[in-house]
Amino acid sequence: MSKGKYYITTAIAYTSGTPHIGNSYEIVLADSIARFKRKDGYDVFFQTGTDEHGQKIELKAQETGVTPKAYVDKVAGEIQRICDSLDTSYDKFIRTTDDFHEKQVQKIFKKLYEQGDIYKGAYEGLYCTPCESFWTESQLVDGKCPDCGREVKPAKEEAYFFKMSKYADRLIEHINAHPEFIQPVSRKNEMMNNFLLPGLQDLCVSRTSFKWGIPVDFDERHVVYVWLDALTNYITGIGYDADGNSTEQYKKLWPADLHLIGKDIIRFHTIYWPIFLMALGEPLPKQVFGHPWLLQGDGKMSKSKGNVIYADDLINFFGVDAVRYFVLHEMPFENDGMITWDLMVERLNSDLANTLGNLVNRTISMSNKYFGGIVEKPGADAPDAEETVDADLFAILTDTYSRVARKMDELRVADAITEIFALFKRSNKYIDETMPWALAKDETKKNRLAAVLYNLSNAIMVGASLLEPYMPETAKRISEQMNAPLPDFTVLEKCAANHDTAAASTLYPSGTQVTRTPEILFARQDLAEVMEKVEAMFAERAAAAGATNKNADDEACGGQNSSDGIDIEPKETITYDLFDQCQFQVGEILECTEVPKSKKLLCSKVRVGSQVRQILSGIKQHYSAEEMVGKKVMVLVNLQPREIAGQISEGMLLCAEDAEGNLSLMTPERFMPSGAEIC
RNA sequence: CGCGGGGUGGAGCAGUCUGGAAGCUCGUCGGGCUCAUAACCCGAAGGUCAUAGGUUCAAAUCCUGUCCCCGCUACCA
Repeated sequence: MSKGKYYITTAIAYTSGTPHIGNSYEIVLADSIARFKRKDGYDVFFQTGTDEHGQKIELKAQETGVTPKAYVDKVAGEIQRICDSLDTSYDKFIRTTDDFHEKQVQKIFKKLYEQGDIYKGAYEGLYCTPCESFWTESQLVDGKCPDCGREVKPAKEEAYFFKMSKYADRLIEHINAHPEFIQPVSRKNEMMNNFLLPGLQDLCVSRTSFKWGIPVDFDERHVVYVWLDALTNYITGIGYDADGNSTEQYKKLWPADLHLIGKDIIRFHTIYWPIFLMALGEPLPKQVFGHPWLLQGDGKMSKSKGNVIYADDLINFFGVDAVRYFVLHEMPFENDGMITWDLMVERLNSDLANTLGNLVNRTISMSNKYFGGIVEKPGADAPDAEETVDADLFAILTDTYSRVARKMDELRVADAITEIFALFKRSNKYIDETMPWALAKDETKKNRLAAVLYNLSNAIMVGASLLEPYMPETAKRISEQMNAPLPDFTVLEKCAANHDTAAASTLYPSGTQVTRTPEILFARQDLAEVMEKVEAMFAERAAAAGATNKNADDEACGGQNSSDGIDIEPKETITYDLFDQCQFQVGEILECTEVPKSKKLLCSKVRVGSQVRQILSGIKQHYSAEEMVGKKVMVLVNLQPREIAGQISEGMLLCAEDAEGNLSLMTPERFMPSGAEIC
């Protein structure tokens, strides 16, 4: 029996480049909600896709020497591949270059124009002629074009505008009447105070300065600009028709139950989109959730540093379910979450391997060991000595469903997962409390032992069933190893609603034979090993990026024109033997502190091979002590030790120096272990 | 005075709306156990809740000032 339809969408991804894990997070979040609702008895439709028009893409395509269409085909394919690799269960992947979408956007534009909501005006802004781009005051860098650094001047361009103010009052009313419309609620005030109450400006909805967009069919020089093109995907994707011939699917699904978007585009989804819908005479979506971001914690991401974390990398290292678990669990409801390799390994080991994997493994092993793999509920006459322990397990087992469901209703996915793991933790504790290995030594306790293992198997089944929306692959593997289908949510829901512990604690079919050869669900990983592999990967990537994209970072540091070489005073020619007397090795900075009372000196503890030595360097004005730590550097090791500023320095860190005295440490261009000889 | 969010034991977070003995996960240390993936269970150490003042019998929580960090500031997807 269906609980009704549930239409959920993600924002469509902009096809200007490959998304990193922070961008991919959203689809996983949406997928977990979609899967949960589906399993919970809703008729779910889940749409995602790509946004493929705009000047940026036109330029990117030009740079790569392909047509915009070829460019977006490639990137969209890549994005869809990533969605698939994350095991997401979307029902529709829409592209804004799809025929049906383009056609409807043209119709919508025309309809809004004809009814007077769109009018022709002029867009005024600051224009950079060489870049052919408009900029706003706030986008300028030192009053110059942020792209090329040249002067900009005020200019006008003919454009169509949408009359936002016309619907503002209605929208304010709607938002006030539906406090759940904007999630989290704290965002509501932001929208009200910043935009709605001060008065909305009209929105520019067409452009003539580039071509890669949906043409306005009654005014060929214009293309539909951005939001009217992008936002409407939510209705065109399910069969909206501006002429009133919308499909049955559309009539069933619209309005959407949830738009899941990043917090940066809340304004567009809670102001412009509802107003477009009002203008079209369509109902508004029920809820818009602006989720926080998943940020990379260890240092700034930069393509030229090659340290951007992609979904692909994480999946390669840890497997898809571990990645899903991590991003869902680590993401709080309102604040930004963080991802680092350390945290990832920690969660994998602690939650997935130790708590969950080990629980399943030890339970199955004991069933095999003590009962030849047959898990059977003992008869009613069996003595249940430790009833209180059982009752405690049964209680949590029975109502975990409702706890999870409640959190999901609030869209608190991370908390929902935590509830499930509370059940697994409780189960591990149950094993220690009941001590099956002790029961096994006493023939008279055989019934009790059977009961304990049966109860555990049951807890695992309930947990695995609840886990399925978040970690579908793992749930399936547990089901296979336990050799029984996972219970439906309808059953769990009924048990929880009636507090029927008896029913909830007998869901595992008695007499089932578990697998003889339990597979490890999640293998523990060693952080040091992972980091070594990661470093090697990044080093390789940085090298590759450096070859093609050398100046990206230098420019940011205000680096000078690199084509001017520097000449220095030549020294006398030396013999090879003399050179050979110098011993250079790769050193790793373990610690670094500032030398007190010194303007220039940093004191580093450097590991060279198995030794650690202290080296002082006059580089404080160029490197901070913290950023030194972890660097691999070039060390002259057989330099005579010397006392500097009261401290011993045993060697020298080598740097390059330019005409202005800027320094750069010499670091290996690829991964090299500490102690490697430089020759 | 543009708007908003944040600063809680070594790390990551909850708690703040609706004041009333500072909590969770990880890490560290000690103990227990041996079914299991050096795992599991128990216990302990560790925080002046950014800072200064105020309200109150009582403040992480309310009010005011200050210092840091981070978004947004309108057509950028």
